[in-house]
Amino acid sequence: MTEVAPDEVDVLVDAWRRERPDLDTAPMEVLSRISRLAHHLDRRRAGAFSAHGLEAWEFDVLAALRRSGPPYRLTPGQLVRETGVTSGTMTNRVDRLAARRLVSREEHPADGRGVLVRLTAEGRETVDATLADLLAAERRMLDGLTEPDRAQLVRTLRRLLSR
Amino acid sequence: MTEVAPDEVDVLVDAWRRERPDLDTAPMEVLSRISRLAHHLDRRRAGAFSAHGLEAWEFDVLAALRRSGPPYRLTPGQLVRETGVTSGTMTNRVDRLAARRLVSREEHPADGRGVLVRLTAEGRETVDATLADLLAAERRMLDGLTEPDRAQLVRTLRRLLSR
DNA sequence: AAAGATTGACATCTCAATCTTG
DNA sequence: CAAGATTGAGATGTCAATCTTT
Repeated sequence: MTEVAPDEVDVLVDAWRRERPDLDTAPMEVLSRISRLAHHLDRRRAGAFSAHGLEAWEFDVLAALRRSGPPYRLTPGQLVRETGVTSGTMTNRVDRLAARRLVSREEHPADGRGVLVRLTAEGRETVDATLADLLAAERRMLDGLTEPDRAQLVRTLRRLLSR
Repeated sequence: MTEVAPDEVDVLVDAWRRERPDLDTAPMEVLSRISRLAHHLDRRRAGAFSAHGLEAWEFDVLAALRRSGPPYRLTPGQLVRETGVTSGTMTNRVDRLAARRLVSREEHPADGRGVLVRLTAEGRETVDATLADLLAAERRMLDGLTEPDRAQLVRTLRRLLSR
């Protein structure tokens, strides 16, 4: 028999099976683990970011601008769609990032209602250095997986996400 | 060739590969999907809860009490450890749940510093009905997976979570 | 002094209302 | 009037300080 180390969700599921033996807890086995892994990831991410003086929300905005490519400019609306927060939140985030000189606001050349948010040189340097550390931290979270298992995991997660 | 539907993370990873071809984005393929699935799950959960007039944070507390078994009583400290929030947050949550008569506060019989939080009959009925709906909603999120794939996914997630 | 719970200050999010321009 | 951005109100979280009891 292969020994499998129980995790926190095994404890959770056992408790529910004891108290509610009528319910099928199979979905919990998958989705509680997804949820808890996401929280663990948030903490690891926060650790990687704090080494560069960034909060997670700051990284999210800077990263969206960085991966959009030169000239590293997006409207607040595009940033809202990239990051999944509301427009009020994004106005606030851009205010604070601009105060730190990591982004700047520019008038939209073609639309008087609009604004363009641009990554500054300092913002770009910060996000580039942070991303390298973030990926290194994430790699450490995954180093218990074999490559075939990792690839299979990606396929399964993609199927869940694309519905 | 099997066609695989691309998801939102494929778009994200492609952007990074274009802008930072020097970086190995493999960790992102797993962990960005975990993170986004967790957010999708949060929205589904909120939907299942709202049908019963509950917020997610309310369910988290009631569920911890319910699965602890009769007499459905835990200290605020135990609830903090079960739910992963801070003690200040838990004081607040218990206040609001008690105002809704879903839990009640009792003096701890053996420790004058302590308090016991008890699930009321109404709280128990609410959490029992909500849990059934939650599991049904979660089952729908997973119904694209074959049983062997689901079982393999659980094994892989458990390995990631137990380190 | 340590442990358990509470309180208050502060940060950040969402939602709805508002302002400006197309 | 629709779209884009901003503002303000309210909800909920964290953190650090405090109070009570062990």
